[in-house]
Amino acid sequence: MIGPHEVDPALSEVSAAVELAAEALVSVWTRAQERLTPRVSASQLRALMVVAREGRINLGRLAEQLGAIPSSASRLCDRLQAAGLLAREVGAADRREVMLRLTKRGQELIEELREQRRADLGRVLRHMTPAARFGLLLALQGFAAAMAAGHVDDARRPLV
Amino acid sequence: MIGPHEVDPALSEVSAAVELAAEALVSVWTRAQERLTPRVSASQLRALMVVAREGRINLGRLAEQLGAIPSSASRLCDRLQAAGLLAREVGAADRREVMLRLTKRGQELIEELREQRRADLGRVLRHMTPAARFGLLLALQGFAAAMAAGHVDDARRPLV
DNA sequence: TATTGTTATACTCTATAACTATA
DNA sequence: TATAGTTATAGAGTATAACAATA
Repeated sequence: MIGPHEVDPALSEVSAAVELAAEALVSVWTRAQERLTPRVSASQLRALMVVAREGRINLGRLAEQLGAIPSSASRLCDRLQAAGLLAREVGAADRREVMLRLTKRGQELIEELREQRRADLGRVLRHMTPAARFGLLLALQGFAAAMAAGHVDDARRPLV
Repeated sequence: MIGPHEVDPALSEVSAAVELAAEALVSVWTRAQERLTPRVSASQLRALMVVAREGRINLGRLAEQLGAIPSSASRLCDRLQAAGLLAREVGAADRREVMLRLTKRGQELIEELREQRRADLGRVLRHMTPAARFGLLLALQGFAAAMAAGHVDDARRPLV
């Protein structure tokens, strides 16, 4: 690993090149949401994804993970609930809390999103050789692992 | 290349795995905008990115590339212009057209975004070996090339 | 008194529809 | 008449501030 006081010219150059090359993947990954039924906004979908990942979560933690404030998250939940995608329940341990969970339709929407993404990716990946596809997968998994390693570092020495 | 009537079990499996592994990269790539000064919304930034890529573009084509309608794009341009990031000019050939271009501040903001992204990526990439970093770069460039190849196919046989 | 959410208000984003200017 | 944009209106997303319920 490279310390903060060492210079690595290759790193900054590779970062710049990765930034440019990643745009194609990002565009495919993010555009799947545009063809969902029912149509949900990007904000609503992000909220659903957080709840899907957490399983059960209270409103404050949802807001935190969205980088929003509780009042905004509350409004968002109003509409997701009205759309039948999210359910609010009173907290069992602390009655001040509102526990959120996906409804069946909410779960189905998330699954539809994943299938759309996989189909979109597949339409690109089929133009690559099996070896190149597998190389991409390994590289992305390596990136995810590196990010996890970085987060451990964050706890000891904040990187920002 | 694999035709539409052949079965490739590995492709769908790899697509699913790539979808999962790509999330880490996408999250790093998309979060850079949150720390820009001045703060611009995601919509505004997308519009600026389109204008930055095109150099000069009229309002109708901007709307088209944003997947929005002209009135929405016009409102967006109102605010970008008020923020000093975008300039409107009357079309030279056709006086009905409004040609858009970035101001100096607009260009600086786009550059700031790219630098943020590269810094964010660098903080993850430094936890990978130089060989792994380079492998990621090649894999992403391969994906971008495959997407370009797919778009040529699109012209002959739409994939949706 | 502190914490968890919600509601009141205001500004941004977006679409539909009606409008102006130019071709 | 058709095309390029803008403006009027309305609903969604978000933040600040004030509020209610629970701990």
